[in-house]
Amino acid sequence: MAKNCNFIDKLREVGLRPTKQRVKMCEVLFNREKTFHFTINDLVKMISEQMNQKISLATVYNTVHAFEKKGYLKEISIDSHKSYFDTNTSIHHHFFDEDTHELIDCDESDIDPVNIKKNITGKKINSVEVLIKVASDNQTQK
Amino acid sequence: MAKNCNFIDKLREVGLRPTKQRVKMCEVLFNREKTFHFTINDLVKMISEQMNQKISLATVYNTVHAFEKKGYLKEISIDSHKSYFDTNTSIHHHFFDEDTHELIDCDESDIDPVNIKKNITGKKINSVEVLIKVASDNQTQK
DNA sequence: AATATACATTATAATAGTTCTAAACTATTG
DNA sequence: CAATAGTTTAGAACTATTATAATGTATATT
Ligand SMILES: [Mn+2]
Ligand SMILES: [Mn+2]
Ligand SMILES: [Zn+2]
Ligand SMILES: [Zn+2]
Repeated sequence: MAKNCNFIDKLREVGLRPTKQRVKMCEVLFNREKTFHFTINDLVKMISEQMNQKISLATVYNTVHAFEKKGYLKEISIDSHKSYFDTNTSIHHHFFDEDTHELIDCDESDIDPVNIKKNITGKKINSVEVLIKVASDNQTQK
Repeated sequence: MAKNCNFIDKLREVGLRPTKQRVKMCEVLFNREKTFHFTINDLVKMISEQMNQKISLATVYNTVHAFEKKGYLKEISIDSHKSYFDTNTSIHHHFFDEDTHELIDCDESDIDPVNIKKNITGKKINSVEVLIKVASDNQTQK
């Protein structure tokens, strides 16, 4: 449980009060080997299970958005019918599995830098991200 | 008004009845020089203005989805808070202006082919699309 | 440690975007 | 000119998200 102290400090650093809901949320989100993608519903389920009690949906929304504003989380728009968040807040590319609706991060080394030859006058480029949609290869070839 | 006949034929070809709502929708969507991006609300407004009468929201939704299924329209996921559609149904890249929330198509020649070095086993790549987020360049440099 | 304050959580209500429903309407077929 | 199948419509229902306001908790002040 030494990890919790880290989260309390981390929360304090960015001016968020370390309530038990937020610390638990940090555990669920950040106390893991690899970054991951989730929906609000996923998250509510995970937190409720780990706390053995309900957490208010509004709190999850508010806190996710607070984390987003502080740069702890990033919103990913892949499917207009669903909102995905990402604990990997860097600019990065994704595979999207159209069968399972699963998002998979693309390593820097998996894709060559994208070369953009045009620019919009008066505008600067903030990010360049690639989305690769994949689906199962059931070609039933004769 | 010779164009309308084209739309009637076009609709028949794909098995949609050429009702006056659908023909009007075709005019608004396809009777123009360049392809464009729109939201359902944009479209309802445009159609209502051009018909000088209300069109049911349900009809616009239903017909947009019918067109989408038939491959006349493509849904674009840029902003999970809003659904954009595109009359350019090809696989293509976009600039997204974060100031105005405007989508701009990227010409094939504006960007070098994206080279993907990894693949997901058992999955084939269906599309590779790049999203370039831009914003005004007010660097107020001294 | 007790109190005051600011901030957070909660249940619930409100909103907005989208889809469903069933009745009225229209295009097509015979 | 029916009969039929498909379409439009208004409005209800549904879902995701945000707002509200009362209650609770963390922190600062004494
Ligand atoms: Mn958001
Ligand atoms: Mn859709
Ligand atoms: Zn990611
Ligand atoms: Zn486009």
